Amino acid sequence: MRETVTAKDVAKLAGVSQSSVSRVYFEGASVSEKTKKRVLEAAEELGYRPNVYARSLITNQSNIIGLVMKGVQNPFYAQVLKRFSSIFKQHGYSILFVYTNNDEIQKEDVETLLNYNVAGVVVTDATMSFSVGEEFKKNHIPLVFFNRKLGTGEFHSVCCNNLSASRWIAQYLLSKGASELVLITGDEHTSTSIEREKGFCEVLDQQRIAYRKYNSDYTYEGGYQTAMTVLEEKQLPAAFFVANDIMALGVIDALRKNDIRIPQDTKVVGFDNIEMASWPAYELTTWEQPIEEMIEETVNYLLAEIMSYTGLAQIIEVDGKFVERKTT
Amino acid sequence: MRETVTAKDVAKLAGVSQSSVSRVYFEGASVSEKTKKRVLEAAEELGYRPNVYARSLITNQSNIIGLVMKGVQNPFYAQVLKRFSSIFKQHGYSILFVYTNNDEIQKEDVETLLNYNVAGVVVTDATMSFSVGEEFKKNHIPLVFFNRKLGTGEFHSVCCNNLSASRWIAQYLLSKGASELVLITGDEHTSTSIEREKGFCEVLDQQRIAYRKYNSDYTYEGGYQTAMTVLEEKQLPAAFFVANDIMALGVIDALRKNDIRIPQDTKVVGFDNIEMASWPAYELTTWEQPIEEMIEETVNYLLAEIMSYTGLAQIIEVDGKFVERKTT
DNA sequence: GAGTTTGTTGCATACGTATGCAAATGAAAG
DNA sequence: CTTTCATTTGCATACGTATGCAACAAACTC
Repeated sequence: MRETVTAKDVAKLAGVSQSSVSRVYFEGASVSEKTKKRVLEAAEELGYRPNVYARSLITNQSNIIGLVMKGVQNPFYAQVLKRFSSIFKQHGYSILFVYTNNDEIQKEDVETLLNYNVAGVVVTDATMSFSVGEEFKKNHIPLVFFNRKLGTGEFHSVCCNNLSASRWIAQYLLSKGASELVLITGDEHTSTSIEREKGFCEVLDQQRIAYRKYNSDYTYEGGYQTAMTVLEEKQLPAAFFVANDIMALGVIDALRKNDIRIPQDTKVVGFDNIEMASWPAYELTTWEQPIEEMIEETVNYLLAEIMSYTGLAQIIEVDGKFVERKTT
Repeated sequence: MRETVTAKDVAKLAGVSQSSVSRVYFEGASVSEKTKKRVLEAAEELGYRPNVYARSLITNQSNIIGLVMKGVQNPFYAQVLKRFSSIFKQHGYSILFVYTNNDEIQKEDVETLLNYNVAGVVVTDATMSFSVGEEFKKNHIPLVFFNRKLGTGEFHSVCCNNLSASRWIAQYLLSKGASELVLITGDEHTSTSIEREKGFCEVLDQQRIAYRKYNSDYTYEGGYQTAMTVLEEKQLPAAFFVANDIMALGVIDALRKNDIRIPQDTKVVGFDNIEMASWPAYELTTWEQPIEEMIEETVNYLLAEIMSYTGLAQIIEVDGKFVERKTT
């Protein structure tokens, strides 16, 4: 029942060889305009579509980009997913979506990516063991860590400049006269959380300013609970620096629950500038990650590496900018 | 450089034929325990992985599920994406993520799905022309419209029972003494919006209760703007029924911006019960879509159809339940 | 017009796996 | 030990495409 039209069928109808049909659909092959036209007409008539599997089998390539993601729930990554899908589609690539519920990408998921011989991989919001990264290198599959880092420069990475951003935020809060500060970090294994903490603390330590640090998990609930814990202890800090926006929203809600006024009684700064940060209910001051720019960098690198693999890795850091709203 | 270990290599090392190797990896083929063990050992040693493309070429099947989605930004669909990915992975399927920015799934996207000969398709948050649906039928590819309907029963569909839910909500608001009502709908072409409107209006018409209807677009900004428009007109309604939660949050923020107290001055009811509906900042009364149940239904149907195709379509409606919070 | 170059075409083969068929093996029965 | 039957194995081929090679045609060059 499943009618399957092959290049041979098209060839017969067009009165050419199967090779010629193949060449019509193969970028850069040499075919005359005349046969090309005849082939396309015949193909149209029969409803021919080249078989992806036969093609990939012989070329040992695919038009699939693997996208590894954990926190789809975080609006930041939802937007990332949307943009990547959109752009890669424009370039003729399809998206193999790999959801990983562990921080570290699992063997099973890696196998999937290798099985489909993906043209490239974007890992956002997850990490992987060093050896797994090497596996991709061995197979000449370009890989980008988006908004994450792994190791120290062995793998390509596109990030916001978390260090300078968090330093800036520290300075900003100090300039606002905030003396006692609270820092709420995200998943402690992620490079983003580590760096945002580092930059922030560096400045405070240098100026001998007191601060308390609480470890959370980059989720709304985490932010909410952590803020509650903070409030259970004696004194209300002058300001909170929260390692991402979604947690910051949780923090705000927890503070409000306790009738603490923002920004009068305390201040809150987030990180990411997700859409919700600008909602009237929150009006969160935050650091904007330049998503478009980061995605463009990522796509350009991948496409170049797919064209001709070098394996050269680089850590690219894009600045982003501070967005002041009503929580400070 | 790209070392490619084939079944032949494994066969040689294990001292068996390539066929035997193939049979070890093929579900339900007959191999003795002895050779199976030897093959697996050899495979392990060489790092063998069956070639997906060769396999699909010959079997004319794939282990890919196409997931078509538009509104990734809506937390409801983010959760749907996460759950589907997770469950299908458990069943050995990978996800081809197809993002469509048009309401109607484009030809290009359909081609992608057909090219990869997906085992099944889930369409959420998008619609497709009738003829495209037929195309999938022709190719015996099972298809489910998730939270959407197309036509009148020609295609399988898993939804919340929008009609009875919105009727229930209308009754509820009336019982709360709300006399003048406002209905804010979503994308007017979507079955969900149409049905939620229908059920709601039916009840009101029957009881000759006045209401105004505003058309919006299922986004936060849409809800916000629409509410602003409503407020520009003379009188504040006693309650809003908003066709989904994310819009309802926009409505709430717009009302608050105008210093309107909820639920004292007016009430708001949403639909979906996304996580944010329970956030302290909103505490939105809403109708809970039984996501888990809907997903389970969808997956079961697809797996069954993949096993043995019948093409039988059914419209499955799951009830869900009312969740009363503080906006009513 | 013979020779040279450029561009196009078909033939034949290869990619790595699944599978029908026949051969071979092993177990069970007599 | 022979016969029967069930199970396992290898051989050979097919899936639909890309591509090296040789053949061919056309267009120039001298």
